[in-house]
Amino acid sequence: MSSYNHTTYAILGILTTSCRSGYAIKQFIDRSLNHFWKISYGQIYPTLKLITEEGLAVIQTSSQQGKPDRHEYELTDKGKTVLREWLEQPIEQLSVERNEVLLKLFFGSHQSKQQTVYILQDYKQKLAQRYETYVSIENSILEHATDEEKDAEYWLLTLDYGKRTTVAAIEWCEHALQQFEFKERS
Amino acid sequence: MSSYNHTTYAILGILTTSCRSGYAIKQFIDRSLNHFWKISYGQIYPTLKLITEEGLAVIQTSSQQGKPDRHEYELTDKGKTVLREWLEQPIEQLSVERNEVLLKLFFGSHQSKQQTVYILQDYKQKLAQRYETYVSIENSILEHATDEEKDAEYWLLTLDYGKRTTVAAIEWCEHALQQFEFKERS
DNA sequence: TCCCTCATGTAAGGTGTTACATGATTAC
DNA sequence: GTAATCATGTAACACCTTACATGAGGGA
Repeated sequence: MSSYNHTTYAILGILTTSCRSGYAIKQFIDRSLNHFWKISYGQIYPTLKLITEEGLAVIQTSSQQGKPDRHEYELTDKGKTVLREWLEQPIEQLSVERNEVLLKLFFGSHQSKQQTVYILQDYKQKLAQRYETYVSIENSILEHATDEEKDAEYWLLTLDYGKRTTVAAIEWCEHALQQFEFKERS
Repeated sequence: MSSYNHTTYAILGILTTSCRSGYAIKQFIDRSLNHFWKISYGQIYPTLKLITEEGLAVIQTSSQQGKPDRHEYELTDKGKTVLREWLEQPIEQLSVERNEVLLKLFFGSHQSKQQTVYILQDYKQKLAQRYETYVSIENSILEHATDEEKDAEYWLLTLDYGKRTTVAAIEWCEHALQQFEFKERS
C-alpha cells in the first residue's frame, strides 16, 4: 500500500469538505483543527501539487470577478480510496508529546521553588485560556450545526478530548502548586 | 540574551546529573524523559559539539579498560548560567500537540461507525499500555530514591502529569465509544 | 494613502529521524 | 560464531516554519 505523510492525509480529508483551495484549507485548519493539527502554507501548496501529480485530486481553476483566480481541487476516486484506507488503519504508535514545561520542571531542583511556582502559574493560566478557546469553538459549532451536519458530531468529539485533557493538566498544575506552597510554609 | 533550541537546553539539563557522555545521555532520556521528550543520536552528538564550541561545557576524554574511550562533558559557569536563565523563563506559548487519532476521528463521517469504534478501541488500549509504563517508571523512581535525592520529587511530578492526562484521554475514549455503541443499538 | 483580505507560491533554514560505519569486549 | 552492549559519529533525507514575492480590490 502506497503511503503518504500525515500532512497529505490531513489535506485529503479537508478536501472532502467544502474547502477546495489552498487558501480555504489554511483557514479551515486555523479555525477548526488548530487544537490538534496545524499546517503552514509552506506545506499546503507543495502538498496540493503532489496530490494532483499522484492523481488523488484534479484541479479546476475558477475565475471570480474582483478576486484572484482560485485553484479548486476535487478528490478523484483514487484519492477517496487512499483516504479511506488511511482512516481505517489504527495508528502505529502513540507519539511522544514534547512538553517544555515538564522539561523545565524536570530540572526544577536547579532553581528556587519560587521560580518553579511562577512557571507553573503561568502554565496554568495558558491552559485556562486554551480551555476557553475550546469552549468558544464548541459553541460556534453548536450554533452552526442546526442542519443535519453529520460532521459536527465528530468535530465535537475532538473538542471534548481537548477539554478533558486540558482540565486534567490544569488540575495537575493545582496539585503541583499546592505541593510547593505547602513546602514553602513549612 | 543568546538562545539555543530546546534540544540544547535538554542536554544542558541532563549534564547536571551524573550522565556526562553522549551515550549516557541517550540512555537517560530513553529511561527517564521518554514520556515527554526524546532525542536521537543524530541530535545528541552535534549538539554536544555545539555546546563545547559555545563554551557551555568542557570535554574530558577518559580511557577505560575494556571499553571504548568516553567523552565526558562538564558544564562551565557559562553553561550553568544559560541553563538557569532558560529554566526561569515561562514558556512562550503552548504547543499544538498533533494527534493522529483525532485527525482520523475528525473525518470519521467518511467511514463506518464500526471502523471508528475499532480505531478508538485500539487507541484506548495503547493509552492503557502507556499508563502502565508510567506506573512502572514511578515505582522504579520510588525504589531508587531512598537517599536524599531532591530530583526525585520533580521527576515524580512529571510522571503525575503523564498519568493524569492519560487517564483523561482513556476516559474520553470510553465516553466516545459509549456514544457509538448507543447509536448502533438504536 | 495605507492597510486588510483574498490568493498562490517559493527559498532558506531549522529541526529531527533513520540508517549506516566503526570497533572492542563480553556472554551464550 | 554470533549477538548484545558500550561508544562515537555522520550523511541523507523528511518535515516544518518563516519570511518573502506578487498582485488585485475594498474600506478607513
